[in-house]
Amino acid sequence: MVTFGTTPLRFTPSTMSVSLERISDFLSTVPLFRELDRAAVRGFAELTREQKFAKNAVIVSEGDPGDALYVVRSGEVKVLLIAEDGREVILDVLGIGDHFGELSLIDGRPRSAHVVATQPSGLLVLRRADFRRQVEQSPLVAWGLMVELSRRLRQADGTIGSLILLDVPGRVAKVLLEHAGPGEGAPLVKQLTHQTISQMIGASRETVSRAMAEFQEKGLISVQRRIVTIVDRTALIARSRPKL
Amino acid sequence: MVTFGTTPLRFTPSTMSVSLERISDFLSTVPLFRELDRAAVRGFAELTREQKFAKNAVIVSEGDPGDALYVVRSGEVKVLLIAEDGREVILDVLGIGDHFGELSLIDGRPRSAHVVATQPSGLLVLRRADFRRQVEQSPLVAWGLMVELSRRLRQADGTIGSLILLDVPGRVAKVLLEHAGPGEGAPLVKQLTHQTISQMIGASRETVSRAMAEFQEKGLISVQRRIVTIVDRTALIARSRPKL
DNA sequence: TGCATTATGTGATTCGAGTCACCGAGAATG
DNA sequence: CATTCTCGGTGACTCGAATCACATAATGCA
Repeated sequence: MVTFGTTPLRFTPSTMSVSLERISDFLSTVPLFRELDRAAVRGFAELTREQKFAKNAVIVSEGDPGDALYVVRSGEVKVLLIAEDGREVILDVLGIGDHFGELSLIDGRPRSAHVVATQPSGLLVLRRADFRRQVEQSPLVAWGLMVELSRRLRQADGTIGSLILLDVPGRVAKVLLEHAGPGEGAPLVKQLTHQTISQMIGASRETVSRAMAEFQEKGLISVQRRIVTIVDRTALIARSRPKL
Repeated sequence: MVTFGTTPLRFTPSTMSVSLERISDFLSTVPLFRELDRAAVRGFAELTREQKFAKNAVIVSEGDPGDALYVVRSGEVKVLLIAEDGREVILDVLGIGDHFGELSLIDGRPRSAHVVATQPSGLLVLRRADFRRQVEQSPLVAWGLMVELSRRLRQADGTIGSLILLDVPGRVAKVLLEHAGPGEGAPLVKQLTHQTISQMIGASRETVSRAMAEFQEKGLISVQRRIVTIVDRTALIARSRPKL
């Protein structure tokens, strides 16, 4: 088994075919395709293959010539950079309905990051040529893609800002808020380990642990069986701002 | 005079009209429009107004409802976040041919950052509705826009990576390399003050100063009359990598 | 169910880099 | 061309956070 840094990686893709109707139904829930009519969605659905990946399987590697777009149908994947010394920076954690790989598709350059399954996952794969043809025929998809890229760019700029302006507890507060469920007192959407959080915000696992202990102690969050719930959203928001 | 943080800001826009031919010629050198034929470029040119801004003039403010795209025709502007405590994070420095403001144009959300002129500048302004109509008519522009957004996203992810993985001297080395002129021994493209560099990489002015002193001492760069030249590119690249 | 992982909690120590406080050198401007 | 500004250089001190070193608690398989 190959290992990159601390994560053991397995290479085990496998292809299977799934009902076209199910795929169409699923795709029409994805923001990127939501504006399209049934026929157009079906057009895309016909071009996909579903590929299954085991936990820790490498889906794409930085530097690869990328020529496919992936939509997460089940499971969870992380997008990450791996430094030469093995340290990992997690740029994003993607769940059902999220997609990745469009950058290489658009500009033809190599993949800019690794993507690894954090759970057994099923991904819909769309090849470059097929995708491009569809996009050229339907401006709606092009627009949707631009909206998605804009969202990510805003998010990335926000991340750069918080890396520079916030201390570690502030950055922890920010990730917690970003992954908060909708209502008051709802638990976080995803289960994030301290390790994962630390790799998302550029901190050590220990410091994240201490920050969360502090938040718990002060009643900002509560943790039960490793499930985090935001108790005092206002205070947490205050903690996620630069100190004056 | 209003001041945000340490930068004194003046609000002094003024509009003038310029020859359509000149504008067309200029626009056709901008990557975003490069693929278009003369007629299409002219279509865009007709929709622009040139606006002049004095040094330190605020062009757009974070939170504004943005409905225009700007192309830098002359001068230089910086894209920045301003924290409540006045600290500034410089996300990008844009020169002639660069453009900004497309995010709000695409997703209709408020401006995500401030843009301030660092030099007296002339900007071509394209209003949202006009731009959108043109984009819908020419898929080439849509594609070009996606290519540009991809480039920025890759750049932003790279920045996040270096903020997390590199120490301050490493990040300084990286900016220097990114602004290096093409040939060996050519000076940097832009004149960056230590202050500016420090705000781009999230460091203090003093630490940047010390890092550059070290680089000079070790013969990696040379500085004459505040103009930086890269002497030993290889060593500088080595310094811009995570240490093992 | 019991053992092997994997995740978390905490102290002690070290260190990179921020902050503060100046200094001198150039540049810009009236 | 003299005087402000702005920019860059450096020492001393402080502090947040990384690191190291274990201890303990959950989890998940076999």
